[in-house]
Amino acid sequence: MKTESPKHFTIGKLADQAGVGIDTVRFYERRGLLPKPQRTAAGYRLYNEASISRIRFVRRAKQLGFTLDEIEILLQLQDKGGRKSEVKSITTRKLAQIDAKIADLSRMREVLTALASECSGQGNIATCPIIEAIAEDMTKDMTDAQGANS
Amino acid sequence: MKTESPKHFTIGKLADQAGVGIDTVRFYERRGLLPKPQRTAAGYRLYNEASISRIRFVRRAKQLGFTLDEIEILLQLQDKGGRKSEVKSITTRKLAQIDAKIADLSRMREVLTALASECSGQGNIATCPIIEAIAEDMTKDMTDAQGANS
DNA sequence: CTTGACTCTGGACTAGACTCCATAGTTTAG
DNA sequence: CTAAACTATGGAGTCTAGTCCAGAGTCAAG
Repeated sequence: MKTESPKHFTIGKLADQAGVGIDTVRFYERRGLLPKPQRTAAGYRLYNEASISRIRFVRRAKQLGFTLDEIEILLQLQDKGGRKSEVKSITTRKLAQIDAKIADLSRMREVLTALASECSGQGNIATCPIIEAIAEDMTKDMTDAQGANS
Repeated sequence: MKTESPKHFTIGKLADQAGVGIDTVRFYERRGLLPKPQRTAAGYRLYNEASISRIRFVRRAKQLGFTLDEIEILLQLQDKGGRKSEVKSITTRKLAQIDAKIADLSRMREVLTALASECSGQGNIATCPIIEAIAEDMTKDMTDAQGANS
């Protein structure tokens, strides 16, 4: 407690402290991620330290790949004391999604790496192995990677 | 050439052959990925084999992670004979993007894996290490993974 | 001739996570 | 006191890649 912070502050400070935009704060409130804050007589929203933590929670969960819907659930579990198992199952589900995405991307990576190394990068496009490969059917073992784009 | 295919056909057949929806074909046309086709007297679009190849090209390029914007460029290069180097540079750029995404996801994966293994999945949420970790600052070496969500 | 299948158009809608806008009221520094 | 900086609201716009719709015209089979 070196810096004496005021008990409450308006939306601009909160946004700064939490590292998001003002509109994002209001958006999170509408979304139900943030509780409706107190207001001044003039209608200005008033926040406290807990609000900062909450937004930071959202930020970090986002960095871990959770969607706002999932984060909302996580926050609700935290708020009204859910079971640990619920948190864990959300986490393992997310982990599986991430693994699937990595697998998709790795397949793309393999193909693109091969193509890039085949292509000299010089001369007319007519004989470009990359274009040819996409034009022909080279999707032998990537038969269905549409998950990568959904 | 076992099956004798007619020289041209309407949009439904094209969509079937190319493995996309009718609306997608029209959407690609609006987007400029497909040239404006001939029309019958009644205004029905008429396509040929080349149209099928073109849509399949789009599909495969998408599987490799290219956006429609990028695919449009690729097709233009092919149409008006660009240089191979342009194709190659698009490809290596895409490769770099994919690598970056994989790196992001791998970082998330690491953290989530650690958290999931720390969490017993039993008992009250108050002591859940996952929630705690997100609430606290555990983003030491994931300092800025916002690229993962953009 | 009628029915069903097909196609046409323009425009609206989806998801996800914001971001921006106009207009208006409030607070603060000088 | 005034001007700058801040905040309020509701609603619209952004991006990507489609998807769906209503209302109308067309085509082939029976």
